[in-house]
Amino acid sequence: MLELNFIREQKTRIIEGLKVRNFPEADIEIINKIINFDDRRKELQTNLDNSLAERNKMSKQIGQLFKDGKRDEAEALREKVNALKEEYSTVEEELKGVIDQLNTMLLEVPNVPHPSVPAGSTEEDNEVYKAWADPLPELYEGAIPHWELAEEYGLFDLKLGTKITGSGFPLYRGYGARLERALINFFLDEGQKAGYEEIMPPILVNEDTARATGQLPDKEGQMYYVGKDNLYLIPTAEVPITNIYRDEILEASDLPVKLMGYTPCFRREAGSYGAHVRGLNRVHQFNKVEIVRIEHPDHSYEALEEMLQHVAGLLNKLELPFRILRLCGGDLGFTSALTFDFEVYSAAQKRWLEVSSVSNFETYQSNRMKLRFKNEQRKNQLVHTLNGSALALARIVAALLENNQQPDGIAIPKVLQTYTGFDKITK
RNA sequence: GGAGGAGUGGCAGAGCUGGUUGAAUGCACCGGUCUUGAAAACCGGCGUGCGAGAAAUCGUACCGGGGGUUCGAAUCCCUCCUCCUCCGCCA
Repeated sequence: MLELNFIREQKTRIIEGLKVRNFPEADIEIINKIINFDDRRKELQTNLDNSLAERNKMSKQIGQLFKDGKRDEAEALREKVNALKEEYSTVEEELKGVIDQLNTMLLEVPNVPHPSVPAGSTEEDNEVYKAWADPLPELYEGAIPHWELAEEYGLFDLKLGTKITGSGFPLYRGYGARLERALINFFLDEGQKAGYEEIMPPILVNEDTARATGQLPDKEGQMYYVGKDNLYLIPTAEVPITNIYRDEILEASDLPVKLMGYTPCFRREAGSYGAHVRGLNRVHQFNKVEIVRIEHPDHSYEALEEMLQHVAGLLNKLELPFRILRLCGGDLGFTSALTFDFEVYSAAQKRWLEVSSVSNFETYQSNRMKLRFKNEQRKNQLVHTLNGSALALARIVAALLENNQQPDGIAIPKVLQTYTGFDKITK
């Protein structure tokens, strides 16, 4: 969430930002409301602190008076404190209420978009930032989409997944399972080379963790929830990995922190069926390697660029045609300041598939999770957090299968062959 | 799952028969003296949030979380969580 001081000082900038996001005009009033509540909060806090100071002073006197045997004076003072207490307890209660409401409102305000974020409301308005897909690949006559390839070569089975769990839970087998495992290892090895420390985190998280990275309350319905234990299945490794540093104060010399992790990811993706969600295009469980960075605020945008390079490098090595989009205000995630999406071209479906999302959250997450560092003045300052998929597997597999299909089999990109142990998928 | 013990500052560890204890002491860390340099020794500093203030600073809250008793709680009571030991079960 945004910092109160930031809201107070940069009110117009925030309102401009909300407009870029197409935040409903009527709801922008929340900013003024927040400031008013904050004024009241400060007033009450001062008030309460003064009363408490007085109480503490008198209580000390009472102790001394009892020691000195001046019982009557002590009793008299005690009466006075009791009277004071009634007075400040109402202040205390109001303050609690004001803080509660303030926090609720703060959770409703999304991050302020970076100045480079274009206005716009839908995917159509996203800006193509870079493209490595010219010309777009054309397949031979008779090429088929990945879900048909899967059936033909026995790579994954959605029907079995449905039998075992439900729709959207693919079961990979044979070549398909081995390809999946090869990709995970490839992505982790590349991350390792780029200086990311590998993490294998829990894939269920508690409420505090889900709130800190912004999944709660915003995306509550997006996560699978284990009610009996009050835990959530992670929608991305970003959640447990970033939370490693919740409530921490780092030294400037600890920065940057570069972490990555492979985990399965779970998303409920309620609604929507049809051609666009066939096969692996959209599933409830998929594998992903995520990279996470914790950066000095001065360097976070350099880091973002570096992450883009890293992801682009992976796709180039896999020889997949792709493009990078700069998301417009309307498509930008709630907690993000700037997001680039990577899309690979799926030649058989003749459409782009999103395979990675790389974002800078600036201080939005770090403020929620109280993640700070000691700056040059030895003051505690919020860090910037960033993360990106490097990469999400299901759709990469879809594109690989489709784009590399040949009449007699499916070719495996050169870099992957040492990982798969085979260079071609055949019947 | 059953029985018992414990959760205090970056770490270790006092306090826990309620009252200058935000918290002794040691280590770590930072600054200084000494030294050619380092170590040792000595001196000083060293938590976080909130509020007030231009600032120095002051006030306030925090001793696992929440609630209660009290003029006053790290210290007493309730509740939840976590960890440790023993038994049981188990990949």
